[in-house]
Amino acid sequence: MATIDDVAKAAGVSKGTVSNVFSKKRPISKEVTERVLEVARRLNYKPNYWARTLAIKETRIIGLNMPGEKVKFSHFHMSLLNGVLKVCYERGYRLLVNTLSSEYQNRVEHLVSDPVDGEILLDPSLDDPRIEERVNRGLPMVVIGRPPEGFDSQIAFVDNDNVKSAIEVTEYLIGLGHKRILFLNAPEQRTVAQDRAKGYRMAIDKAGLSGCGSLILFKEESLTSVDFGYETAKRLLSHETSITAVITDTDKMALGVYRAAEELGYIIPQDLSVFAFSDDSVFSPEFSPPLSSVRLNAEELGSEAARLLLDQLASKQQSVQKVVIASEMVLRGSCSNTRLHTSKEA
Amino acid sequence: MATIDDVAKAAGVSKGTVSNVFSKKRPISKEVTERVLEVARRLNYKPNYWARTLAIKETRIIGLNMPGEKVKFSHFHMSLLNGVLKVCYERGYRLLVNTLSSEYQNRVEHLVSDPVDGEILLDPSLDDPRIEERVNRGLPMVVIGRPPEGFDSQIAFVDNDNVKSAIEVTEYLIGLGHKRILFLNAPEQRTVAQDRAKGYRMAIDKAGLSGCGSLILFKEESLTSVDFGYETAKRLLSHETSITAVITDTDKMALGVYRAAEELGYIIPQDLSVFAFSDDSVFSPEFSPPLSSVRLNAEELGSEAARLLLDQLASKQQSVQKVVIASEMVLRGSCSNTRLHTSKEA
DNA sequence: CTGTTAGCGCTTTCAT
DNA sequence: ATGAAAGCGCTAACAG
Repeated sequence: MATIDDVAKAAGVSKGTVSNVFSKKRPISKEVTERVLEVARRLNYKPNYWARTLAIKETRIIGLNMPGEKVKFSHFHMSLLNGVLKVCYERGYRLLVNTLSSEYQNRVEHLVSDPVDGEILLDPSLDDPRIEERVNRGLPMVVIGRPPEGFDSQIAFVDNDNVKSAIEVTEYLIGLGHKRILFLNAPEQRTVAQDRAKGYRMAIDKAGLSGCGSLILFKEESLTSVDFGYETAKRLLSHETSITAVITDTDKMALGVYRAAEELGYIIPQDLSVFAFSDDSVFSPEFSPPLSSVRLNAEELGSEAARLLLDQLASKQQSVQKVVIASEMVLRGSCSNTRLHTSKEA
Repeated sequence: MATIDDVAKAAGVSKGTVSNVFSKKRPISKEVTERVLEVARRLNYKPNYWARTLAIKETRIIGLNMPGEKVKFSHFHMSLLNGVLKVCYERGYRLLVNTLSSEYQNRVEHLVSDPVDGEILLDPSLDDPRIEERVNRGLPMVVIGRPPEGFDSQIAFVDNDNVKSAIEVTEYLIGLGHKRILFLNAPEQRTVAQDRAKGYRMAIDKAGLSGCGSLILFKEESLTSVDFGYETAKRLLSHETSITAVITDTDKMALGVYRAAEELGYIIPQDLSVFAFSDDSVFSPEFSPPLSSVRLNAEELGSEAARLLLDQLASKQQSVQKVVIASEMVLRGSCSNTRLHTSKEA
């Protein structure tokens, strides 16, 4: 591939001039511009991205980072990604999906700085090593979800109001007459799990149902969501017949619950009501009845995060803005009033 | 951020030594290694990605390129992306989602070489400018879908057997007694549209149904898939009562057909059978009855493409391998035998 | 408006 | 096993 020197020589100008023909950072006479462009075309020359990056210290690439071993996008992530890409597209940035196995991240021979101007971090957890690391490096960053305490006032993030949302869902079920509601939550370390647990407990307490016991189980990383939903539901529902409703973190988990319910001979929603956070809908053909869930507006989460990050990069100063994206319950028919419950003995 | 010089100075060694401590390209004594690493840690040093790239001419980043203005991932793309990412993860590559608006791609001041070692191209069309451009540049590349004639023997690609798949779907509907089958196809320029049209016509001809007329309409870029499905179905079905089945390119298109059918008072599948390529399922909650479709195994398309590309990069030679990914029909209940059709006059 | 020169931070010979 | 120095291809500051 031709270099700037080749072009400069062939066009009979200096490389500085060629550089400026392409960057337009300072005016070049029309004739010279044309001559250079002509030569460049003939030589099939394009400025080398890496060399330029090294010189100007800007990549115009932002990163999207998911924690740990996770390399699997759900429908939620996809919508989010679309939101991020839309903004990148408008502002001339590219998106680097940053999923390197820990082997490639930690071994000395692979250790390098990230090739991005800034990053969007997904799925923050209490005590998230990624955040501190980036704060130390001073890398511009926006978190999607609530950062752990202590950081939440230091860095920008965009999130749903998960506490409120959990209150609403729980109160909805309580309003339907449910007294013992199982909550299959996200992994305990994730801040979103904390927030939803908090909202759930608030609603339970407010309704004076704490006597019945609040019943939260956190997903373990070792199980898939479907398996966790299935196994937990099967185990608990066969013992605790007082449980008439279950809230799940994702629709995949709910799918597991559906399966368990079917095997136990429970009809949804007559015998068991199910409500999910994260309106994923990938498994939808398998859901009968359709699953009621919370729409998190993932695309907006993504586009707002990207906007925040690119604004930060443009203004060259860290912002600590916090953006809350509205979420709403979508009722689809997987929940019913307890008065309608068929007797399990019948 | 500390540079290699800072570390070298602080550790009392040359930068070449520091470089080799990190790259492990030649042996460094244990004591020096440790001293350097210690200093590096203290200074929070990490090799600069772009400086290294400039020197070794390798980014360990591959690109994913979608044509034109498209910046919207469907569920199909998401699965595909997961396949690509899985392989990237295993082999220590990162993925750059390459969606720059044409403004940022073509204007002189933004014209630069791509910051990737190779690229995966999505949705090839007849006469696709992207392909020729990359062939000229000698950029390693794998296409997902069939490249236009002339290139299909020059570059590696992975694809479903869309001709065969279209034959199967059409024959399935013919077997159910349908004689006049509408095919709402992808945009005409896309090679996948050509292949499916071919298969459809072959099945129609073979069944001696050409007299009834093969009925293919190609999506126009200006309309969304849903709108195209809705408007076309509404227009054609209200005139041509002989049409008893429609094949659509995507489930979004099928959704439009469902809506049109509902407005026209047609019951699916009694009055109208619908079959879709591309088992997207995003809209599934809205499909009643569940949509029969072809599962394309997008994840496998993605992982195979990535594997092909990374093998090419590893062996430093272009390959022209062609990989066919199996696809299968998934029957869900949106099609029925014509004998069951209710009379529209009834 | 254009040329010259000194970096950007790393890798890689070539010595020793 | 380590050091010294010459690039990699581009930008930017300084001249003119």
